Amino acid sequence: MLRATVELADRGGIEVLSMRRLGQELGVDAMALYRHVRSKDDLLDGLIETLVAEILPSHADADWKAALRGQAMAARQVMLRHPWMRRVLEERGTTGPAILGRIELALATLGDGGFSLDLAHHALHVLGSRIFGFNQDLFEDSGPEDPSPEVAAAAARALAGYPRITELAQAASHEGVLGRCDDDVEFAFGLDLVLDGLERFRTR
Amino acid sequence: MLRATVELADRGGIEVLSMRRLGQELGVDAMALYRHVRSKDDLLDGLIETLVAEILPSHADADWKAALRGQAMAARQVMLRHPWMRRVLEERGTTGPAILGRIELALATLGDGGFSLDLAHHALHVLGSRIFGFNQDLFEDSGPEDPSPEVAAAAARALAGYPRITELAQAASHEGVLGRCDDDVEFAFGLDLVLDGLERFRTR
DNA sequence: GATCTAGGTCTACGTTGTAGACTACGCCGT
DNA sequence: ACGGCGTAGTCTACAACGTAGACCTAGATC
Repeated sequence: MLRATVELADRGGIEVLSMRRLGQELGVDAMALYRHVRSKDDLLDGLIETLVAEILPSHADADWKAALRGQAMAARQVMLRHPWMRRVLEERGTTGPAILGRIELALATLGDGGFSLDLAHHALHVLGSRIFGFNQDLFEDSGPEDPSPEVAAAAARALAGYPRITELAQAASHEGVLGRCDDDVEFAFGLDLVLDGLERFRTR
Repeated sequence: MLRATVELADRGGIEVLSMRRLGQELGVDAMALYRHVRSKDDLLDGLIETLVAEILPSHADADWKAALRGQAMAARQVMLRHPWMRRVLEERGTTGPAILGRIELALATLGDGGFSLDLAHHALHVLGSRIFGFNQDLFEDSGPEDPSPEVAAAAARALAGYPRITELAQAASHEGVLGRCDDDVEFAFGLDLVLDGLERFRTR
């Protein structure tokens, strides 16, 4: 059932995930689902648990920086596979055991890496913000194909009066032809910025 | 009407903001609202516009770092006043003129500060992630009063098996008695981390 | 064979956004 | 003064939502 739910949400987005449709997907009445799940919120919590479990832990022998970097990248991979995950996470909060486990692990990594509890606390928040903050929404590319002329014209009209944004959009679209407007580079840039900053704090 | 909508959402959260209830608030039938608004999404877009306009621009004579810091702090103030704003922003995207204006301004600030277009692009994403990433949700304090014994017991039970989180929660609640678990310090910490990192990139 | 239970179905309630028809009031040019 | 018209509001209705509650059904257990 959780698997089918994830698959449905991946196909149609979170907004088509209703109990009725999910039941239909499983060839079953909507109310039958409530034999396995207390409520829809309960189902969403289950979703989060399974998705967080998809985040592979990084190798234990790495130092704190590599370990955290690996965790962040892995988390990002999962959120790319399931773009609706962030919204569900935000709506449902962060109190499940899977998430608490990851937080505990991150705190342990930081503690073993020589961070004070206070600094680890700050680091946790900054890294969480990095992972869950939304980046890729602005000017999402809507696929690899060239936009139709009228769409491009509408975009250009919308950006009239914003010269710097226009410039940036053009540059990005040029890169896009080459390397698909690589968001991973973007993500890693900010992540390393944060990690380097934390390291400098640590050795102070 | 926008004012009443903001006030209703501030009072009851975004989930009680329905067209019927808003109409009731204004002493008017729900459908009357559609004379002023194309749809509820349109209304939400209007909300974003007014709230973004609440973000006061920082003084123009400051250098890039102070200017961006001020903008980020001002944005945070608004999001603290209207906690439901982030969710609406995420659901509705970032294509309104108010937001585009802020982005344009930030890009101009960065450009005048000597950043390349590429670096400014990265900086924009990192700062956006900082501002919109959620931090304060984890262990939200539920007010200044001490929690009732059974709530505290439930929290302690939920955190059994997570020693580092427990330690952190206790430390945070101690600070909480003193200074209310100051989230502003948290926010500023990450913000300065990012700004300092950007500065180092710039002078490279 | 009687009973219990896990799973599924059907109906119904209250809520949501909103389309569409209808109504009442103020401003317009003639 | 008067017919027409736009503007604002009401009422009804529809499809979709989460889910409570009653009912059914087949297999396991005593």
